[in-house]
Amino acid sequence: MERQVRVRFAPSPTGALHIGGVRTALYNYLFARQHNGVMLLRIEDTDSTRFVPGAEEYILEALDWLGIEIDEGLRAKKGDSNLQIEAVGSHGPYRQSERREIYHEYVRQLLDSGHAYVAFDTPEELEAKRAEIPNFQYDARTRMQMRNSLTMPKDEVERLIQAGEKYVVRFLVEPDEDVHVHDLIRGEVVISSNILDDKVLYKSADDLPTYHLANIVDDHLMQISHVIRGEEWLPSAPLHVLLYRAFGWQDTMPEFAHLPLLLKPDGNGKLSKRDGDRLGFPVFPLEFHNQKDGTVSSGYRESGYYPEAVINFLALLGWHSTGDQELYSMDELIREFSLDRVSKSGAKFDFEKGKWFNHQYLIRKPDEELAEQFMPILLEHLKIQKLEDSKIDKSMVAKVIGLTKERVNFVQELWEQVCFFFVAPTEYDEKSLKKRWKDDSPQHMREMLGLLEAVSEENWHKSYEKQDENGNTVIRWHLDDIIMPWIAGKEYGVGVVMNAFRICLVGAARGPHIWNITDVLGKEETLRRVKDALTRI
RNA sequence: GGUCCAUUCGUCUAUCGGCUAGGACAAGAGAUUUUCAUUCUCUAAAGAGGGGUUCGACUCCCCUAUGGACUACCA
Repeated sequence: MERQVRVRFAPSPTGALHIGGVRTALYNYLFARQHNGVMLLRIEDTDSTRFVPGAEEYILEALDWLGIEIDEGLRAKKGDSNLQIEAVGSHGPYRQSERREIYHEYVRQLLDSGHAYVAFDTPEELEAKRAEIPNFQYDARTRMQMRNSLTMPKDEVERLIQAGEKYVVRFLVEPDEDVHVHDLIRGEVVISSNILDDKVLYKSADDLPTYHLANIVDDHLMQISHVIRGEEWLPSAPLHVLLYRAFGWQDTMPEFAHLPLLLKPDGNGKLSKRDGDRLGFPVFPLEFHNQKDGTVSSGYRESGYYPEAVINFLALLGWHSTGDQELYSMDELIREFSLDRVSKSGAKFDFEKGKWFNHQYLIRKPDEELAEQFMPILLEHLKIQKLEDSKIDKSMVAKVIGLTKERVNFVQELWEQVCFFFVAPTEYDEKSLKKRWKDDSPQHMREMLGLLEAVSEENWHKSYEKQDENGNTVIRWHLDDIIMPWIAGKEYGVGVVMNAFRICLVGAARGPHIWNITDVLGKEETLRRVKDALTRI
């Protein structure tokens, strides 16, 4: 019988959720959904010294924003604008700091079965030892020279514990054994137990277990079927296998899959927070204000990325299907994803491609939706408090966005593309003038003004479909029928006249098709801009 | 230093022994356009090196090199 797929994402609340962590969460989620399994979220806060307030909320909010849904454990409460955390499921509590008693019980079990022992060596003593002996390791070769329950009489150990002496619990690793770890991505990994040290399982410093112990106990108790985590855990996977065995849980031990790392875009090494600052891209999903050290980190959401784009981008960083498809919805990813198609080597983080993904999602959005998103930015630029106070019409905003969205990667970039629709030019781009404003241009504009004056309000906006010489259907504007014959008759150059006209309306040689501009501006505004330009240039 | 993992265009990757090595991002060129863009077309760009196995190797094996991770009372 196949056992139910239960995977977990288990971040530490030590700061903002790193983008690599987001990808780990995503792969877990895709795997869970594909197998109709359960996606569980557990908080691994066994390091009390590194806890950062707000990190837990941040993680849940980020996953919520990205559409990575949590079935069990801690998650963001739905339908609440202020983030509320709720715990669902019967395997709780889902914060390791709230599971102390559980760990005590299992540490006891290991101690009683002889798989672990008590050690009194202080951090200072260990540090001295490491300084003294190169490559010192607390293991089978050295443990008998240390201060622990293996080397001290039982009553002495008892006495020290009673006296309140600080101690840790260490895992007893038997030497000379090849430990096999089966990895779904890498296959069989074999490590000699000789290179493993007697890891601390329970810390004296904050009366909490270390990651290794808590992780195994929780994964077992929460019936995790697959552990999908970053490659940085691969070296300690043999230890985890040994731990499952020591508990007698080898039959229900989860499958392992160690994901390749996300690397720096340039140079070498793991992607870090600093790389983002240095190269100008976010490494976190959401902006984060770290209350502990006062730093602010930029986020994908605040930078204008769509969650779908971030998901799509991240999914393809380390995984790819057989075909050439680049754009995937979450549902498609759930259908197509498989762990055996995850690459084995680390992926350099190419944020240029991330922008491209955002562009792809942006141009597919309806103009009305983009207008809605752009409105606050527009009002801010126009220094308007409330939309009702202005003459701005939402359908007009949607229209100009439709004309320009192909040119941008982010909604906030739209302003630069559409600003002249809202604000008449007061100065004129020098380069454009030099190239496009000729001695005859004022004369041309004056004549054109006359022609345009005569066009009725109705005809101003009129256009119709027409076949061009290649048989393609093209849009022809009524204004073409007025202006083109005039240019031809006077033997002016079309480019000369139209570019001068464009400069009057836009202030530079850029923007969408000219009749789209006049259509949006309307007759009155168009004529005013031409007249203004004639007095200024 | 030790252990483990990895290695196809600049980057992300396809190829599950038959390759004229495909796609995408980025780059470059051209075409279209009354502007700027868009769009379209094209170009350049790769199997780390050396040994095997095989009729045949990017694909399998070994060695070397390079890169990465880990090596805490951090996760």
